Amino acid sequence: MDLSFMEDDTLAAAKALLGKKLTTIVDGTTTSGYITEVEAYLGIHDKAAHAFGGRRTKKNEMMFRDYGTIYVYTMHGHHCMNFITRDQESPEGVLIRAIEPLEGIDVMQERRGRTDHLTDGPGKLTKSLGVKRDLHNGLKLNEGPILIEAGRSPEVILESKRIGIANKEEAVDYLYRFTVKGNPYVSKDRVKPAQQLGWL
DNA sequence: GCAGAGATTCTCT
DNA sequence: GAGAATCTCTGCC
Repeated sequence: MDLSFMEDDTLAAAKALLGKKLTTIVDGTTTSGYITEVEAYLGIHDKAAHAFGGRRTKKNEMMFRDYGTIYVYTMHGHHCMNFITRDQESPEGVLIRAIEPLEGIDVMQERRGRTDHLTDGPGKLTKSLGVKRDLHNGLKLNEGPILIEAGRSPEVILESKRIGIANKEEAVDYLYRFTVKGNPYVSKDRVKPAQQLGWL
């Protein structure tokens, strides 16, 4: 599919990614799901982003690539997958935090070693989909084993604070986390959502 | 060369 | 709700 929707505005791209069908082909096996939860990271001006202030390291090097690049990093022994947006001057991207499983659920269960909670968290979905840093970091979407295509459309998109960045000062309040309202395949909040009551 | 942190997950209380 | 597991990279000695 055309990825140009990721070229200009990272927040818009994050919302547009909700509902997209995400497919990986690893070890000859296809696994896929619909994206239900994402977070946007706005690079240089976002204290919670790896590239805040233009910080460029071996780890976040892939954020300085063009839109459509896949950025996989490791932390606490888990992998997290991001889709890079914009251009090499703007190290921004979207963290894929959860998907609704579609194809290859039996393989996901095998990879995860359990039958529930396969893809409702960033480290969980990469494990279920077989995404690994040494295999997939720096690849481009739709040019390799990781693909996105048109999927479903969210009825309502919820905005909330991002997860796991409690010490990032003013950035903790940015509503850069987007979820499909009502979908059970989203990560469990440890922090109360900013708009929990549902008012606009 | 080593301490410490990090966009996490799981288990136990 | 707290704490451990677990891995890579940065920063500082």
